[in-house]
Amino acid sequence: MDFKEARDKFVQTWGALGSQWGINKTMAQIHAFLMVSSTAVSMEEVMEELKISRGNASMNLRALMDWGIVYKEFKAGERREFFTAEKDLDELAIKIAKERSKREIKPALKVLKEVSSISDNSSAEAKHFKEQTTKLYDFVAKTDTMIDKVTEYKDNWLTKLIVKMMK
Amino acid sequence: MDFKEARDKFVQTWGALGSQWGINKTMAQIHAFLMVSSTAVSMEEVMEELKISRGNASMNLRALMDWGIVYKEFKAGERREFFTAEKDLDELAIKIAKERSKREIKPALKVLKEVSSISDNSSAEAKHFKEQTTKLYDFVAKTDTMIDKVTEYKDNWLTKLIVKMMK
DNA sequence: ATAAAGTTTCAATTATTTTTGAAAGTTTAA
DNA sequence: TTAAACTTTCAAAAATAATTGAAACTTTAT
Repeated sequence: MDFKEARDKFVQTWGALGSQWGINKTMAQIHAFLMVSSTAVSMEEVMEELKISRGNASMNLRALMDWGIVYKEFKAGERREFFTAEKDLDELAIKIAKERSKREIKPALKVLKEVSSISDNSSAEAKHFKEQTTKLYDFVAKTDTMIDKVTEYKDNWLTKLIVKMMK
Repeated sequence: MDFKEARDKFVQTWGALGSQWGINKTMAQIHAFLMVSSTAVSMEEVMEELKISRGNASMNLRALMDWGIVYKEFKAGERREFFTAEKDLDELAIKIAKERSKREIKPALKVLKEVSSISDNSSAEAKHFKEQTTKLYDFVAKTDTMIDKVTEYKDNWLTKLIVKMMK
């Protein structure tokens, strides 16, 4: 397997993995491609390598920038824009975690709080519902807080936590 | 908001959240519905409450059982099958984590190992590719191992410490 | 001010995923 | 056995999501 085959395989695999996690295939593929590129890459090149349209490239590059994991770069004497991916994996994980928390977990928590606060207490079903959704709220909130803490202390989050614990 | 409205809202929200994480909407909805049901529920009832077809109910209940988070229950003197969801949230999280690791992360690791092992060293691009995919392999493997440990020893001192810390 | 080089937008198309429904299959009771 | 009660399967249809491509827009150089 030569370099280009390997790169293609990596890009395809990353794309498929993205799909399974609710990230569109092209977005994941572009990210994969930029991750393993040693230099900043133009939109033109992304389109060519991934065999996608200009519109698709533009929209997904924008989405990746909104997530904060791809950056625009400007080259002296060049009109075109170039793109690079966040290559520090800890930083990448943190940004993804924070973004998903903001976009998906926080709104879900809001609903959980809302539905667990109904006053209906008339039936056993209703009581069980309140109990279960309250537990779920607590669990999700706890997990979300943990993500916050871990991403805050990124490098040695565990060590810092333990040290803090001992004081 | 009365109980049925609240339940419906919860089911809808959970379904939408599932979609965003690569789990099909109906599967997430059925799971949500079973989670907040205080008694085991027949396929008939699932179909009715969620307004879905028999085939859809059957396939998604099977999928949930394959994930190990929904169980069949038999009632004395009843021909029909009844279903309940795993209600212990720690147990639920562990099962989901293990299943996703097995289905998605492990295969991805295999590919990462493969593509990072190419012998091509001729270009700077190829060298960078090997370096970056090797880092990625290490990172994903590390994360996956951590999930294994946390889920395996869920009640040991370290986890307890961290959990305590998070409160 | 104009044109060239480039980027963005979005309605229409295409691809993918989910859902249906009816036929086939299974299990149990009589 | 037979048939009633129930479940599973899967090809076709429907719903959803991603992608294209061309027009509109923006920026820069002359």
